[in-house]
Amino acid sequence: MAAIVQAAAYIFRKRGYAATTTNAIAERAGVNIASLYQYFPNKEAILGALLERHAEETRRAVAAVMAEHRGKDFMANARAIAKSMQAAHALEPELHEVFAADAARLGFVRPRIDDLFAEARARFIRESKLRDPELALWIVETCVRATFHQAFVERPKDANSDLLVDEIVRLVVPFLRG
Amino acid sequence: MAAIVQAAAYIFRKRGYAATTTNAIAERAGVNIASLYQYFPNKEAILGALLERHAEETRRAVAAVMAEHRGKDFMANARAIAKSMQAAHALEPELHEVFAADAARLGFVRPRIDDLFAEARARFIRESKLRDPELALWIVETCVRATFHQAFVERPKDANSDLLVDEIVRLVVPFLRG
Amino acid sequence: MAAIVQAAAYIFRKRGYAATTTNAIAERAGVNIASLYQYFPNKEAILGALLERHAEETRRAVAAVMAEHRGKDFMANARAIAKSMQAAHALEPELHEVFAADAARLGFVRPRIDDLFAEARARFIRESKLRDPELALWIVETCVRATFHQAFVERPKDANSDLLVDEIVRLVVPFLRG
Amino acid sequence: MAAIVQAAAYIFRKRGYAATTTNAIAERAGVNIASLYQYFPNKEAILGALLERHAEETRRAVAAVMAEHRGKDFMANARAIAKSMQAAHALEPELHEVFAADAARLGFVRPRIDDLFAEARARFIRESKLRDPELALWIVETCVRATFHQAFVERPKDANSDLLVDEIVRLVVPFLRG
DNA sequence: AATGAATGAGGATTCATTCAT
DNA sequence: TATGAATGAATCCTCATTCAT
Repeated sequence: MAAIVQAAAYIFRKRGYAATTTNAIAERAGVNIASLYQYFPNKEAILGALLERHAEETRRAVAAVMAEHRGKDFMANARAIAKSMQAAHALEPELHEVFAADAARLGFVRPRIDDLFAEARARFIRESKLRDPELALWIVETCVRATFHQAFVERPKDANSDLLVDEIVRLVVPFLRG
Repeated sequence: MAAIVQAAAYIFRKRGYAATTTNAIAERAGVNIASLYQYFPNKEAILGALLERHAEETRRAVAAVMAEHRGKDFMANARAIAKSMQAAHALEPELHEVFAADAARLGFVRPRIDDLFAEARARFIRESKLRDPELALWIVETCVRATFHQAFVERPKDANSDLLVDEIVRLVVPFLRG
Repeated sequence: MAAIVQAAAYIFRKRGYAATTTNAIAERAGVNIASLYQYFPNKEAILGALLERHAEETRRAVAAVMAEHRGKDFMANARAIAKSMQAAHALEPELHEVFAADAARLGFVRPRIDDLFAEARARFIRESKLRDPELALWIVETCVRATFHQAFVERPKDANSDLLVDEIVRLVVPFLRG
Repeated sequence: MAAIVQAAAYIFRKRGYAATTTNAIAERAGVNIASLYQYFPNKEAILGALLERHAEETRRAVAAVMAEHRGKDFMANARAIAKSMQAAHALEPELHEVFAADAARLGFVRPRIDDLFAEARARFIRESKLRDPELALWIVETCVRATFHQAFVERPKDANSDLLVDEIVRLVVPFLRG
């Protein structure tokens, strides 16, 4: 039931996974607790479903942005990728905290969004003249993710701006070029 | 009691704040549960003390590195700062996850390590020619923190390396120069 | 619905009355839980029907054996009765455990199979020279029932044998003769 | 805590194992439910402890009777054994029903009281001229146990009488002699 | 100061049973 | 008549916290 997952998202976000009671989820979803257990075998499964839903939304958002903004030259693509990351993190950013800590502990693996860019990564690693291209790429990915994530949490005003995208590109492109 | 805080650090790290029982902390610390409650009014206070301890350690580590590496020119200082961040995150990196999610929810504020650099920040904002120097600085701080933090979690081999410091400097300095 | 009673017999036997869920019965019977409740007002009633079915089967089995084996002299009849008891306990012996404990607690009375022999009992009590003929008879009935019941549970090999019947007769007849 | 086991004995007897709630046990024992769980890891363990206690009591009762009544000749010993079985079943006879059904399902094994008589059994099987001495012995044991057990449940008046002991001996001894 | 034993409040989960269709 | 989806009341068990000594 989507209502249950929706309710769970809200309460996980507010109280954290462990402090969230299944009764609270059911109540907010407007269903009986026993009904909740008809759809989900346990609390963990609700988190799983939420994770899945979020991953799907994220994939969709990223794909949409890429489709619209993908360009011919390198710089155009860099901006497109940055924009897509921005879009990805715009979705329920507080949920990431739940995901990061508790989901990891429960053994859920973060679905790799950037698999979309697997080919580009491989080519970069092959062709780059940097000392350790793989490390450089990891740094870039980490920084982009963290920047957008934190921006949505700490600076909602800037988070959706084009300026932020520009700055990220300005940070990252020269670094990758070497 | 330092033993209690030490035990708490271990279990918080492994199980997360909410899933950690005060009895488990007491047992690992080798003290009676009632004794624990003589030193700490409740579970939250233990997290508070741990936070405090960690902040203190971090401050010390940063100060030590800065004292040793502070240089004359800008680049020397940039490296020193990066190295100090590396040192800061070397300390119990998994604890950051606890801190980030649960401590925030409980209203603990992240102690500003970078207050050490307040003056440098102010000067930069005053003198920089960038479009939005404050945003640029925020991006840099976010990226540096995230990079070292994630490195200690995901790439322990690289995390302590000079190469990582070099790369971070190479990422950030041109960006701030504009 | 016979299917429901059949399913109940299976699960009661395996899990015990209290640990059996009505949903499990319905599922095994291949009917919807709501349908089950159209035929039986509650779980207890299912046990009642099962009890009834079992009693009926037992009566039939006993009557059949008696019809076939009833003899002229006392010893022949004694063997016939023993054989009929053997036949009675051959039917789903594990169910007796359910019946013994839970059915009794729920107020179901064990249907008196031996009512078939009421007349014989009465005559014995009247004519016997024993000190307490009624007690002797009770002992005999208890022993015969227990022996066959336990035999089917603990010694399936012997349970259906003629040797067991012979031995029971050898145990009981001299005792009743005094 | 003996009080908990005592309370459990009472309620198991009255309601059966599955229908007994740990809260009810705790309440009757006059302790908090959490205290109960400090002494027993779960409901099953309470049954285990009760089983253990009962076995111990039974062993003591049997040993006492045997010590007092053991005689020189065969008949004297037969009576002593019968009396000891009577004593054994005098202890909380209703508990046997709980033990028989639920304890078995939970995997508890009935402690063999008659191990006390292992030597006598072995000798009998060796020396007896019967067709199947082991079966005969099993029948006798089954009958004696069942008779005393049922007597305490159905005929409390007779259960403790010497007459019952006499009758059992009269039933069993000729049978074993052949 | 230290401890073993409490305890109240809750939390995940299950189940017999009912309702709307 | 049959069914899928509800639901209220329990049930086992846990935990932060306190008391008596």
